[in-house]
Amino acid sequence: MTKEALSLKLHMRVADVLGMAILRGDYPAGTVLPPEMQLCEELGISRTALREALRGLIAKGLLESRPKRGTLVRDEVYWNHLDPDLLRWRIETTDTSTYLEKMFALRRATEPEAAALAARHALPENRAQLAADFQAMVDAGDDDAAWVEADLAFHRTVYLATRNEFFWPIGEMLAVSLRQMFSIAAQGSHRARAIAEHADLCSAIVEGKPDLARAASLTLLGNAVSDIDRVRTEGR
Amino acid sequence: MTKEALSLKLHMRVADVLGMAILRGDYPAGTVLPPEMQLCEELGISRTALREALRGLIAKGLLESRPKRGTLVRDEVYWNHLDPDLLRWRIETTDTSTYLEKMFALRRATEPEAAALAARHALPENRAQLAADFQAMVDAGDDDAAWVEADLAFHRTVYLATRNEFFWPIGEMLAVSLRQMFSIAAQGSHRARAIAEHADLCSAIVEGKPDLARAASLTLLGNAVSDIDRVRTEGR
DNA sequence: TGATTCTTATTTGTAATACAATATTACTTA
DNA sequence: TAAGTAATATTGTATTACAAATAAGAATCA
Repeated sequence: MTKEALSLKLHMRVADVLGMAILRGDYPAGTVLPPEMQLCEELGISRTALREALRGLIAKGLLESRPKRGTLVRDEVYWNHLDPDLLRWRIETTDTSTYLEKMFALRRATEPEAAALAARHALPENRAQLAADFQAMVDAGDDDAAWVEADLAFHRTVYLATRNEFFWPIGEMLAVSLRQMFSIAAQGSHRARAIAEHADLCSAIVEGKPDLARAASLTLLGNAVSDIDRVRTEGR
Repeated sequence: MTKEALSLKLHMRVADVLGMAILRGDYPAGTVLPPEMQLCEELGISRTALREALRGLIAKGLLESRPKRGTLVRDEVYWNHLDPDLLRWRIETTDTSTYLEKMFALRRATEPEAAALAARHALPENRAQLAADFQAMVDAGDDDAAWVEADLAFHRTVYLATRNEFFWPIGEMLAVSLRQMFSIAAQGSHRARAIAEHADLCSAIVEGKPDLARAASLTLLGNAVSDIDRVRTEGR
């Protein structure tokens, strides 16, 4: 068991190793993992640590275990693909270009509707937060890192402002995913246009105009598509 | 620790108890749970079982733990609200009428786009499955249970057929949620219309016509809204 | 006094061992 | 052959002991 990472606790490092192995395809769906005792030896850890790691993977839908039968990998259909850990394991094992496209398809489906819902149901504090996030984008100036963080915060706030908790995991997942994307390709292009678009979306939500918000979100995403393509061609 | 349920394994029953307690609001965000030893006594279980239950809840984003500091409840924003277990705990603790509306808002956002994606990317086996699911709806006749199951399978297949795994957890969650809904209010009304609408959606996807599929999904959902309202007024 | 460092105590984290429960497999028997 | 039964491997639970981390308080120093 190499210490490799900053995930302090042992069982979490073990979960990382096993999770990545599964995501990588080392154990296809239906496969049974090696018996606990054997895995303990291979990894050089106690059964306690291993089992706690397995419980985490089971909770995320990756595994399923029964006495005598063993611990087997469930069909991918049951995995919680929006889980931040899953996403992380995926990023570190599989090819990124394919999943960015899929991620964006989900975003395109949900974000305009989320914007409309936010315009309708957002609390005053949500609207204030959104305005603050937007202001941070403006204030970022030429600081790329600051701009990206503000951008991520802005879109995350949109999902939160729906006050519909079923939208939240999607927003969180997109935040993680987009951060990864931005770290690949440096930003800075079309920033003026981006600010104008975000301004439209922000005011539509703050002023409680659902249809305007949906439309603003759509145009914003429409333009972001080209950025995605740029990432896919340039970066990696 | 009462045996109460059919979840065979102890640590899973414990997870149910704690999960429901958290969902119910017994431990608001930021609260620290009682120390492990104390919880063990209260529940009458070993520390092993308790900790394995906690690892599961941590994996779902509900909890966070550190030495000395204790195990505390995270902000709801980080919970995996699409997780089947979370949904189940929620159904058994909180009021259903509120979340059905939210669930439907998510469905309205994602399903038309999922239908369009399915029409584009579905594998032959996906299309065959969808046709089979539709046929099962037709064959159900007056058998309410069979019809509901076929209906659930149909919509689940739509999400799978997108071949975009980020859509899958949503489809799974909706399946669980809709099953709960149907168990509240008996069905049977407008079945002829429902079959016609599903036929349109099915053929659009099978024949690979994205725009038609999206439109068919939208009309289908538009009519389903009234069913929801019916459920909310009649049932309970 | 105020800030800093050290000590202490509490809580989670990991290990090791033993046994129980369960389901597969193989065997036995009618 | 079929049904039932026993052997066996694997996960599930309990117990104990100790390690590690950190928050809080005590002691120290400027």
